[in-house]
Formats: sequence, C-alpha cells, structure tokens
Amino acid sequence: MLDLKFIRENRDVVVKALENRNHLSLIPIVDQIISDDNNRRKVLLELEELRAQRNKANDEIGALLREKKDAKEKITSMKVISSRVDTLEDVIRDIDPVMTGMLLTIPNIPHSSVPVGAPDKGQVVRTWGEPKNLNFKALTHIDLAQNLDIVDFTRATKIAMSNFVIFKGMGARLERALINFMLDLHTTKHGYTEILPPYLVNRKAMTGTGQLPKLEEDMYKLKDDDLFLIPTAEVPVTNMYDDEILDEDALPVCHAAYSACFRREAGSYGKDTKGLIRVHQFDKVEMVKFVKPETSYDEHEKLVANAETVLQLLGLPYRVLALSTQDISFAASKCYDLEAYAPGLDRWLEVSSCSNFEAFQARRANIKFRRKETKKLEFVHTLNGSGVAMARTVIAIMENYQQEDGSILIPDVLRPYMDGKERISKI
RNA sequence: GGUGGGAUGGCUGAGUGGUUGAAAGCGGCAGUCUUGAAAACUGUUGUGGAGGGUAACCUCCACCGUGAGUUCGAAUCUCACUCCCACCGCCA
Repeated sequence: MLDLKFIRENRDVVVKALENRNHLSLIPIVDQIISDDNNRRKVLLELEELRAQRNKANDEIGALLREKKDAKEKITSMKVISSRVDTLEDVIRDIDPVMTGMLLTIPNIPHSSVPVGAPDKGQVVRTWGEPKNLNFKALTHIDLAQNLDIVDFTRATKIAMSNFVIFKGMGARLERALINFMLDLHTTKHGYTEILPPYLVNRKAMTGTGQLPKLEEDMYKLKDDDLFLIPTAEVPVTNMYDDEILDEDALPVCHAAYSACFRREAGSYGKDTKGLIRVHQFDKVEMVKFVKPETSYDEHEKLVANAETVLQLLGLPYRVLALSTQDISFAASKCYDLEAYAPGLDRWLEVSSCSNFEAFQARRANIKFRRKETKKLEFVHTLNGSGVAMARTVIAIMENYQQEDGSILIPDVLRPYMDGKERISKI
C-alpha cells in the first residue's frame, strides 16, 4: 500500500509508475482516491470542529449536574449538534472502506533502477557457468524421471488433479536432500533463522503481503474458515510480525523457511502443462528479511547473492535477470529473477525471484521499528527471495546431471544428504 | 463438538455513564548520587489523523479486541462478530 499522503502530494510520481507498469486503467482510481481524500478532509474538518464543541459542552453539562444545577437547556442544544455529528460520521464511514479498497489495488512504485517497459526489457545482469554441452541427445526431466521411476505424474492426477506430482524413491529423497541442503546453507552460512510456518493463513495475512485482494482467484481457499493455502512462505513469515514494533538493534531480521507452496495457476491453463515446470504444489525454501530503509537495496543484493550461492554449489548454470517495470510483481519495487538452464527442455527456468518491497508490505501489515536516534516510529522495509524453488531446480539437476545411460549424477553437495550415493540409476 | 471465563497502554493490572488518554506497579529514557556500576531518589515516557508554523513546536479529533447501537455524553450499558484462555469430549 502506498502512503495516502504521498499519493496526495505526488500524483505525478504515482501516475508515472502506473504508466511504467502499463496499468493505465488504475490512473482514474488514483484520481478518485485524491478527490475522495479531499472531500473526506473537508468533512473531517467540520466534524472535528463539531466534536470539539460537543466535548466542551459535555464537560459543562457534567459540571452543572455535579453541582445539581439544571442542564436541560444545554442538553437540548447539544442534540442538534450531535445529530449533525452523526450525519458527518456517516459520510466518513461511507468513504473510508471505499478509499481503503482502492488504495489496496494500487501497486508499488518501481525503483529508479528498474528497466522501464515490457517484460522483454528485463536485463540479464550476469550469468554464471556455461550451459552444459552434452555429447548426446539430452532427455527432458519427464523422460528421465519416468525411466528412473522417481516421479509419478499419472497417479498424482488420480488422487488430486492434473499438475500435481508424486515424488518416489530417490526422487523424493532428492527433494528432501535439497530442502535440507538449502536450509542448512542459509542458517549456518548466511545468518538466517529457520522458520517452519503454518501452511494456512487468514485473509489479513494474505492482504498484508499483497496477494489479496488482487490475486484471490490464484489461491486455494478454505471457504468454511476463510483461510488460504499459502502460495509461498513469504506470507506467513512476513506477517509473523504484523502490528509489531521491531527492535532497531535486532534489524535486519532474517528468516529462512521451508514450506510447500500451493498455486491454483488459474489463467495459465495450457502453459507448461507437462512435467514439473508448473505444478499446483511445490516445495520452496524462502528467505525473508526485515531491514532498515536505508539498507534495503544493499540487503537486496545480498539476498540475491545468497540465492545464487545455492545454484553455484549445486553447479547449475544460471543467469540473473533484472525484471522490468511491467514484469515485477504488484508489491515489489525491484526484483531479480534467477533462471537456471535446463538442457533437456533447452530453456531457462525461473527458480528464484528476489524482491525488495520497501515499505509497501510493512505499511499494509503495520510492521515498524523505533529509530533510537529520532525516537520515531518508521516502517521497516521487507524483502524476500526464493532460496530456491524446488520443482524447477529438480528439473535443472536432472537435465544437467543426466548421463548417456539415463542415470543422473548427484551434485557433490547433496551426497551427504543422500547416504553418500553418487548417482540415481535404475535398479 | 460442549461448558465457562476473558480481551484496557511495551508488559502486569485497576477502572460499571460526566475533568479517564486512562490509577498503580514493572519496564524504557533522562537526571541526582557514585571512581564506575548497582541500589535509592527525581523527572519523563502511547499511537494515528486533521489544521497551523521554515522549524523546534502548538491546537484540535479519534483510539480501552472489531463493527454497529442507546445517550447531550460510553473503556463503562445493548447487540453482533472475531480472537484468546480454562475444563470436558474426540484425536495425530
């Protein structure tokens, strides 16, 4: 959520941001917010003036009654003012939820360093490693997995629906190894504290991080309880601290959380329907940071570096993309994607998304800290990034480490997590 | 699922219609004392908003779980909702 006062005083900046995001349809909403706000403040001025009168008169009535004097006349005249107060309060009461509703639909303002334009304006910031040159015909992870019997696509459909998967045998073991490897790395080497959060959260939490109200149709929802299956651990971990004031000395607060992630992927039917690319449930280790505003862009770079370390240790070639204004998410000011190369599919796969939300989420979720120097409360900046998302990383491992005989070598760093095994093969 | 109790400031906790933004204690901050610290003592200590001022700041309004209602006036009365706690039942 943007600060209302900021919108009021910086319409140009907000409009420019919407243009850069290609959300032109929201510009009239911004103007509506500004005019409603003007109207509201006008009403508020009169209302507060009347309430001041009323408070004063009430004190006098109280004093008269205490002295057992007659206050009838005063009470009668107050009835008039009170009824006017009621009327004005109704006006405010009608405007407020409408304004809040509109405010919640305005996306964050992209940082000045974000490339302006369509998704193809995103810039490759750097690449690491070389796409492997296999001297045989690379198979896709689908063929590899089926030949090795480590992922069962068809039975998952039987018990759930299409685009769910069952990991089996060494496939399940690989998944579990990756989770543990990533958590161990972030908690012991990168200074994150581990969190294992609930997978169901309430509407307030979903609104706090910005998934709601916009993306409700993308979420799995338990309508009897008004709870949602989390699309990412970002939601529970960020909202852990909603309505809290964090200790300045404790910042930055850094958490790493494994969770399953659930996405309906409504509207993406027909895209990436095969294999592990786009599934309704996948595992992910997420990194979340709460930081002082002046440090957030440095922390953002560190966050990306932490995610990159995962891919480097796994030996997966990848590239870092600075997303453009039309590609960054609703709540983000800036975002880097990490894409790992998958030789079987012959394409780059997004395995991590690292964003700086500045105060956008903190304002929604009301997460602050008190600055010792000024003794004032300020919103923290929040950041998060995948470190990294399992399913697609598994694709990259299978396809990059495949051997001509159809087996898959296990990356060195994972072997301690897999009984020291060197490869996944038939038998 | 059943029954009861509760929700007040950073925390504990008082307060049942009129100087209550809210007692008291703890904590925090500043000071006195001390070589330093502790103790003791003194002072201070909520948030959001509107308006005014270059600013330090000033004035006003709102906020005692949330929302509505009664009233000239609500932390206090009424209703609805949410959440929490305890016990019982069920259960990984």
